[in-house]
Amino acid sequence: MKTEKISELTTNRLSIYLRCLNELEASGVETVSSQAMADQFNLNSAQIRKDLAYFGEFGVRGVGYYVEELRLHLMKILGLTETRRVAIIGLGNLGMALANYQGFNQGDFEIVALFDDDPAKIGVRTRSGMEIQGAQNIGEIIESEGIEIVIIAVPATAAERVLEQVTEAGVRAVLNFAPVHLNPRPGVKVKNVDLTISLESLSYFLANPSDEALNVHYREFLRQEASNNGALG
Amino acid sequence: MKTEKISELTTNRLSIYLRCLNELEASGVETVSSQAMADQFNLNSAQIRKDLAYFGEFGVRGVGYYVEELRLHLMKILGLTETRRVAIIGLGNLGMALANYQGFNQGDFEIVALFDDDPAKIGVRTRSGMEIQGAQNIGEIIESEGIEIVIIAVPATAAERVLEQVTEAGVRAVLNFAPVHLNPRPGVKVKNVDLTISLESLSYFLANPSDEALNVHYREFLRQEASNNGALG
DNA sequence: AATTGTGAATTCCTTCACAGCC
DNA sequence: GGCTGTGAAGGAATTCACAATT
Repeated sequence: MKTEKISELTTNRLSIYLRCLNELEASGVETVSSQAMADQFNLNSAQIRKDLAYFGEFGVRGVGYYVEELRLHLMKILGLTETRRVAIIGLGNLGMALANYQGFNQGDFEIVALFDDDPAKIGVRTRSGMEIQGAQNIGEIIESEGIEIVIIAVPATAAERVLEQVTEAGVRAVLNFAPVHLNPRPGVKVKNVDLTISLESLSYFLANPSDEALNVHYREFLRQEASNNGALG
Repeated sequence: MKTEKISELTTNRLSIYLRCLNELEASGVETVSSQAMADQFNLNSAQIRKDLAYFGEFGVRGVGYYVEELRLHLMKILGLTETRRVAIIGLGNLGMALANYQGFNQGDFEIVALFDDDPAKIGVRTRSGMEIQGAQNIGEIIESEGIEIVIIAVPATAAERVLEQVTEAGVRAVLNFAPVHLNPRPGVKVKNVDLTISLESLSYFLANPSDEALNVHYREFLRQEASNNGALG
């Protein structure tokens, strides 16, 4: 167990390990070695061991890791022991889709509020019956609903203002879909999902077939996950 | 101009530079130095210069870069001189949203076909009037429509099979929203958008406030973009 | 015998700093 | 004088390889 600063590349991989362990547990596997996991899921065994070792000594030499136990450790480390309450701001196509997205609404994240400043949208309900509220109440509802994560799905020009507003209300974690860089205050984490960059990256690949950027494994994947925070947009 | 292999971190940054240049051009700026761009958009000037230098000598010493000219160079490098034709497979909430998403339908990427294997969805039209087609025709329509990029928005369990199918039809670039790792054949590029990892990363941050993972700049952001390819899921 | 946890080696990426050019 | 392009330095992440442990 170290005290070093832990890279976001490492914590992103924890999510992947958790997903692997969920699969293994569903298959009835009780223990797994880092090598077996690496083989099955295209990972590097030393990296798995090193990543886990930042947080404790979870393995047993000669045996491997107990699947159920490690799974619970990872849930704990990732803060997934209680459901996180989420709000979506901006109910255009993307925001609406996210509001209905099953991946969110079953499990560790629960969408509990929807906001938009378009009067035509206020009062509209999603398929699941949740009502879109006006933007003027964001602050108080975030506090009263105990919202910890905000998803920004507004146009690029409005994103910075929305970040300001939710930061003011005490939100410290933001998932930003607007294709723009946001400068969060210290202590606030913004994670970006930038579809433009993803698509242009594919376009680059098509335009430059000689760059055999194929079969990239976790490295490349997680780098992008990690950089979806950072900076500009 | 080098012949080195170019990292995906570099090409992802090209997208960001392009976005900056679009803004600068819209503001009427005609030339810009790497330092000025770095200051304005939270970048590192040496990195901008180095990234650009992989592709040519676009700058003028003592002056900087001509905004319009560099913009065109980047469009060319990123393969954005012609509209890329895109299909979406899987018209659940997410797929439907992407089908209606304005960011795609104006500009460099055009959605030209929608597929789903749910009989209840076949024949349904999006807001813009595009009709969802059955999955059995994917191969021939991909070829006849000249589709170069496929967006996978099916459940995790179906994603690998869909990848196989579109690869067979000649598609070499895939944007995968299913939370699962896909193993593309050599020469095929898969870019992942994994909302689970993004959200769990925010949850980790909330659970571990001491890790001041704040104010990460391009490094972190682009790593995640880069890693959205790689491996498992 | 098998597998972890980890220092050392390696590879990859970023930043510095300056020669070269406009 | 100002700025690019780039070699060299520095820093970070990954992988190797093995001592420690069950």
